[in-house]
This record gives sequence, C-alpha cells and structure tokens, in this order.
Amino acid sequence: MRASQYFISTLKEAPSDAEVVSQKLMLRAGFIRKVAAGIYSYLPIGLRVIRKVEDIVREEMNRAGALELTMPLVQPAELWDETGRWEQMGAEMLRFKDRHQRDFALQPTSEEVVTDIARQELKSYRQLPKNFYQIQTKFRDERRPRFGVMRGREFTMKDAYSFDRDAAAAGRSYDAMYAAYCRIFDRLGLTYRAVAADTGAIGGDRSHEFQVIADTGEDAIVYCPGSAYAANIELAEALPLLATRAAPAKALEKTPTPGRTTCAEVAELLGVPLATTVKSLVLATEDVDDAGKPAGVTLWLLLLRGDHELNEVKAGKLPGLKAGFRFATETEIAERFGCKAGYLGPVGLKKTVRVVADRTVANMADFICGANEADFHLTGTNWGRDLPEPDLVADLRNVVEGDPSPDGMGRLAIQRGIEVGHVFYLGTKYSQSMNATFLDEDGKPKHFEMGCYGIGVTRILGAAIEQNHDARGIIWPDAIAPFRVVVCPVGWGKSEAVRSEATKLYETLLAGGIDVILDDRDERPGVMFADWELIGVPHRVVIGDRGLKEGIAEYQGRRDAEPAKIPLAELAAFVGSKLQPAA
RNA sequence: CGGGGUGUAGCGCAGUCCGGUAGCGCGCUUGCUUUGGGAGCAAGAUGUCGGGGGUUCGAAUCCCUCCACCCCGACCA
Repeated sequence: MRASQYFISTLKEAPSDAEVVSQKLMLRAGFIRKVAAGIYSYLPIGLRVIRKVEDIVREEMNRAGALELTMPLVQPAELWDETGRWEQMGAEMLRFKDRHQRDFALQPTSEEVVTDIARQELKSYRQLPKNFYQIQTKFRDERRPRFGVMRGREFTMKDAYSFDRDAAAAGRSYDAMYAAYCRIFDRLGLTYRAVAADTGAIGGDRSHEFQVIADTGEDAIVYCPGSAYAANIELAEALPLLATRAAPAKALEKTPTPGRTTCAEVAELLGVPLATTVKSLVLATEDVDDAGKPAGVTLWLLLLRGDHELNEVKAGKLPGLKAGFRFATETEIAERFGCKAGYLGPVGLKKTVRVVADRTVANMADFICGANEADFHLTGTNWGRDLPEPDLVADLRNVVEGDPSPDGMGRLAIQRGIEVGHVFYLGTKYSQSMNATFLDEDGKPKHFEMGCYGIGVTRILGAAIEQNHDARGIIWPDAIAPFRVVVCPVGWGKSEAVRSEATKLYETLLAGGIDVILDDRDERPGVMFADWELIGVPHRVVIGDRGLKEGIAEYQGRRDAEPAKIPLAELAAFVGSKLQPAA
C-alpha cells in the first residue's frame, strides 16, 4: 500500500470526551470515529486490524472443528419468549416493532436462534457433536457505555455454541474451545490469563474467562504464582486467615468514638490495627408468603474484618439471599438497630436480624465493632462470651494480595484484566426451555448438552492497546498491526535516489508477501514518524540521502530506543528477519 | 433511572456573569522559502454559536423547553 493512495487521518488532540488511553489513541490514530454513545465507525485502518483479529479467530475456530454460519441481527420476540429471556433481559436488549407491530430485538447474543436451528436440523446423535459459530455485530444497550470500544453498545463478537449428546461429550467440546482460545490469544500476541469464573445462575464449575492483563482492566483476577490456580476475584475463595479462635483476653468495653463512623477512623483513634476491627453491612431481602405475596423484609447483618471488602457474588449465593438482595435503607437500619449506620454491630441486637460472619471474623477474638449507639464502639468483643455465635459463617469477602491460595500451594497475587473471551458450559438450560432434542442411540429423545463461547473482537483492539502503548502511541503486536512495516523515505519529493531505494525495498517486501506501507506522501520526517508511531506500526525503515551516501538505511522497531544502521544490500533480508513468523 | 456538567469552525478551546452582530491554537487551501522529529512567512476558506420558542431595537450571551454528549451512583460500615 502506498500512503498517498491510502486514508490516514490522525489528530494531534483527542476529542475531549475520550476517557481511556485506548479510546484516545484509536481516535487520534484514525481507527475509529464516534457516531453516538457507544457506537463507532471503523475507518479503513481500524478495519484492517478488525479483519486480522477475525482471520485468526476464524482459522482457529475452523481448526477446532467449529462451523461458521451467520444468524440474524434482528430477532423475533417469539424465540426469546420461549426461554423467558424476553422478560428477563431488561433494558439491555434494544427492542422495537416492525410495521406490523410485531416485537423484535437486536441480538445481544444468539442462544435462542442457534438452539432453534439445532432442534430443527440436528435429529440424530449421529450428527453430533456440532459447534456453530458466527462473527457478527451484537448490540447491548449498556446503561453506561464508556471506555470507547471496551464497553460499547454495538460491537463485533465471535460467538460459538456447541451441541453434544451428553455431559461428557460437552466437556470435550469445552476443552477443545479452551485449547482453541489459548491458540487464538497466543497468536494475537497478547499477554493473557485464563481464569475460573463465576457461573452465575447456571451453576457448575465449567466457566473460564480469558483476560488480557492490563493495569486499566475492569476485572480483578487472582492467581497463585506457585501453582496453576487462577480465578476471577468474584469467584476466588477466601480461606479463613485465623485457623482457630483465640481465648478472650480483654474485657468488653464501651468506648466513645465521637464522629468516627468508619473502621479506619476508629482504628486510628484507638491506635490499633485495622485488622482488629469488624465492619457491619446490612442487607435486605423482600420476603414472600406461600401465595407469592410480599411478607415483609428480612434484614441481614454481614460482618467483615475492617480491612476486607464484601464480595456481592458470594453473598448472593448464601441460603436466603439467592433470590436477590439489596442494601438496607437508612430507615430500615434505624428501625431495627436503633442507631444510624457507622456505629452498627452484632452485640445486643434488639430485633431479629440474621447475622452472617465472614470465616475470618468468626475466628477473631477481642475485636472492635459498633455499639449500636451513636458515637460509641465496643472493644474487646468476643463470640460466645459477649454475643451469641453467628447464625451463619461463610466466605463473604474478596481475597486480597497475599492471602493463602485455596489450593494450598502458596500465596495469592492479584492483577487487573480485560475480559476478551469467555467459555461456558450451559448444560441443558436452553435445550430444555426450547424443547430441543435429538434421538439418541437408544431411540429416545434427549436434550442437547450445550456450551457457549464468546470472543469480543472489537474489545480485543482496545485491550491490545491498553496493554501495548507508550507516550507516542500504539504498539501493535505483529499479528494484528494494520501494517507490519512502514517505509519512510526522507525527501521523497526531491531525491530520485531516495525514491528509487524506497520503492525497491517496498516492492521487494511486497513481493515477499509482507504487509508493508510506503509513505510516499512527501511529508516532513517529523510528521511521518509521529504518524506511524501513533498508528503503531511495529517495524519502520527510514531511507534518506544522508544514509544513502554511506550505503545504509535505518531500521527501528517500535519498541527500540535507537535506530540500527543496515547496509542497503542486506536491508530486505534484515527486515524479514525482524518480523515475527507469520502467525 | 436519579444527581451534576458540557454543547461556539474538522480537533482543542476563549467569549456567556455584565446583550451590540464571533475569536484563538492546531488542521485545511494557495504562493514563496524550508526539508532527518509534528517548519517559517504571507494570503485565504470554513460557523444554522446543539434544536425550538420567548424577552428585546438588538441574543452565543437573559428566560422557557427539548435534544445530544460526558461524569457520578447503593454501601463504603
């Protein structure tokens, strides 16, 4: 490609509403332009990257035996009614009516349509297993679209769905996808980690997220450097930090703590470690009677060590909280505790409250908690002596750096990650609700065992940039760079020698099948360098009269601090040697 | 959805309080000079001042209304 024939549209300043670095750089480098909140056009150079990502995904999906198809972006309400998701999905699904007033939605995902295909087309176990996938536009009307392509409303996703005879076969499909995903992210050239993830309402233990490691990631991922353990923090099990409960050593004392409503403030005032305090959170659940009518509100007092955080996913798995919970209102707190939040505690509760202690809290002794009276806390509090044992002891908290690994193989570390892929065992959730069956060997109909597997194609662009950039711009991995090599002639317009050498190199590389762009725009060197560093082309060759006099050109990798002088005779071969093997 | 903020040239912004017919930097066009890290000089082009309504002799500016976009979000014990 010759730059004069191409479309390069860079900006010196990013639009003021851009927030994250990947979004700013993609806008400045001319990859995307915003059309509406969370909705972007991909300009030619941005689409080149998209296509390269798609090609790698497609090749590896095909290699793994999956079959590409395309399902509609616009889907009828009837199918979504079958699984009950027309009701469940909420405002995230963009809905509209056609001219006949029939309900439709833009697909946020395609379980319903693909299951409909399976039940119509897959009649026999002899046709199984099957894995159908598409690379297609999705639309999710996010409450708050942000971070550019990281959390857009319209985005491109590869979604695959496997159909198997039984759970064992579905496990093999799952493993095949897991392996394919590893190959994909290896080839993309990204640093990533596959982590165990929460399975939500479906349950089971077969769900992994593929997380691109980046400090700006929205997810916290937990891993054990000494073992293979890796999990999303939502799932990562927190072991009790105290193996046993020490005997009480202090007397219970009511201590004035005027105006100190947080554990940190109380610990500071009393000059004790934060880890000797216990914080109280109040949750509420709406009860229903046998007839399904509202029957009041149950309050839950959750106790965590002062330096720990509540894990809401874990809380949502407790008996009694599974159906959903919310934080209690100030009014509810005042009514049950006779005191405002900030001074709450589990001692001397006047009204019925379900007390749930985190595993660590359950083994604490002589701890500090609120006195259920404004401006007072209790010190030297002890289970059994000062208050009854908790109604329930459970893992309630997020793990923190340095916690023991659940597999007993060392201590946990935490990184930030960007979720770019997810593999998920679905079981028969959809095949049952849509009555999708095949005839098994015994002549009886059985529900398909399903799995679903997503990769966020557009999000990969953002994640790759978040992980690989510097002050000058993007640093694309070779495999997905819009161009792998740029040839920058200095003095294109005035030097025949420069034109000739640059063109020769360009044509040689092109003939070698290398994705190269020749910057024949006759721009000043500073402009060229700034543009290509912003765009993130990984390899650059500079040819100018100054070097030609010595018989050399300059090569500089995007991450190199200095250019290398390369004799002209060796130039093409040298550049070829710098390229990572074609993915 | 609730609260806050911002809409002025392609991008970044000033002007709004205090009404008088729109400006700066970058970019763009033309010419000359320049040419190894976002050139200099000169001359230009580009605006329904987010939309609609109102007040006024006169509105980017004041009032009403609508829209778009951005930020924040329970709890933080």
